[in-house]
Amino acid sequence: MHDIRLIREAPGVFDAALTRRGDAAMSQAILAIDAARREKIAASEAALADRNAASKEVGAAKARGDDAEFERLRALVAEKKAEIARLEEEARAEDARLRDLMLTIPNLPYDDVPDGADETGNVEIKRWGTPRDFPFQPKEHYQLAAAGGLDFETAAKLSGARFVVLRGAMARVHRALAQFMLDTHVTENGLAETITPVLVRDEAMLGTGQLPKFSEDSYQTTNGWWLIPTSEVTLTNTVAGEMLDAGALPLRLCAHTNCFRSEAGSAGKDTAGMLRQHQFEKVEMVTICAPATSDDEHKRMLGCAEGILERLNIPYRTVELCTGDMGFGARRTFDIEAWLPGQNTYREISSVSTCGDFQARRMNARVRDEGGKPQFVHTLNGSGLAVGRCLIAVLENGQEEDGSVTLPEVLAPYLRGATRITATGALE
RNA sequence: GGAGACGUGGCCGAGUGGUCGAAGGCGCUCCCCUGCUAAGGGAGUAGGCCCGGAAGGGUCUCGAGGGUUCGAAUCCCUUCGUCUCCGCCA
Repeated sequence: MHDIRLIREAPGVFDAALTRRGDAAMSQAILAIDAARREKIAASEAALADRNAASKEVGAAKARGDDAEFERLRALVAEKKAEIARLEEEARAEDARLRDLMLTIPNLPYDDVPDGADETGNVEIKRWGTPRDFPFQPKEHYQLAAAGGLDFETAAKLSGARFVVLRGAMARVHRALAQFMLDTHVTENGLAETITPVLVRDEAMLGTGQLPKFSEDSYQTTNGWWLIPTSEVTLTNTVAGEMLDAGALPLRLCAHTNCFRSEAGSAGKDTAGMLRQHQFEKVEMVTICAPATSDDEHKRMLGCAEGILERLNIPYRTVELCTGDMGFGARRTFDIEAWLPGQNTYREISSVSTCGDFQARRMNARVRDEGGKPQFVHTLNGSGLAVGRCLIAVLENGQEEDGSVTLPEVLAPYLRGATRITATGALE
């Protein structure tokens, strides 16, 4: 959510930033409601002030036994009542209108975010590792003999399309990856390990921006809970409504959870394999910090995510998303794309965003500055990493011509020393 | 699922119809005293919104919404949340 005062002060700047995202200018519509709202508030508060003053005199009149004056003022106050109720209702209605509109407006990109309409405008800022030179045609993950434990047919029987059952080595390596990521973040990157609910209330989804605009993207239980599409929702909302102690910041959290997404609108996209699922595991990082430190924290978080791929020895590139490709709540986003030789391309495996105070305003999460004044915190989130996609990357990059897979060394401790998956799907 | 209790400022916690945005304590800020690994004294200290250049003024907020009343943190209703006991249960 945006600070209405900034829009009032510089509507042109606001609109220009929205336009850079590919969104329509909004300031006129916003300011029209804002003007109406302020007018109604002024009117209703003036009426209230009148009533309050009269009410005070009523007591005084009664106290000194002036019955005539008492009755006159009483009548006056009673008379005002209906008018006040009407004015207050009008003010409330305008206020709600403004809020409802504001909740649907995306965050603004920072000035130096590259311009662009879609993903083709993203800017590669880093490339790490050298893709292997395969002496054979590399396959996609679901075509590998070693990946026989990826069972899409059974999953379809249980749940339908975009689900997978993992068996044997696939399940084991998947688990090892998640453990490796968590251990690295907790012991080397200093993030606080957290286990959160995956079912949340409306307010949580509203706080991070999934609601009210993107309800179609998530699932909801019959009693109203939402299944989180990412633990960004739970981790970030842990500070909702809080007045945080400046000394406690930055708060650097991570969690490994299942994530649930309807994938509405992505029909036909990435249908083969386990790249895009309705349910998947992700290790998420979230940082809550003072405004002044969010840029540094953003770089730090990006490094934490990149470090996972580096330790796994998976080539990747990092791109800065252009204005037109950024998510709803982000002011700047870096995507990390892992090299997938089977697809002969880089595919997103992590997205690391800083949201400025956008989510904090929605959540009302604050910290006191040096002057003792409350200010909204900054929030950041990033995948570190998507576990299923990481399994894909490990499989494709480690594949051998005979259908076996050579595993990253760092996983060995999590696999009782195993370093490869055989073509028959055994760990050894 | 059954029964009950509770929801007050950054935190704890008083407050059962007017003098309450709210005692007291903690924390924090400033000042004084003392001089030694501590303490004592004094002052200040909620947030949002509206008007205003500012100073300042107005208004709202004691979980939320509604009601009673001239007037509500205090009474009534609804609702959300938390906790306790019982039941069930991984």
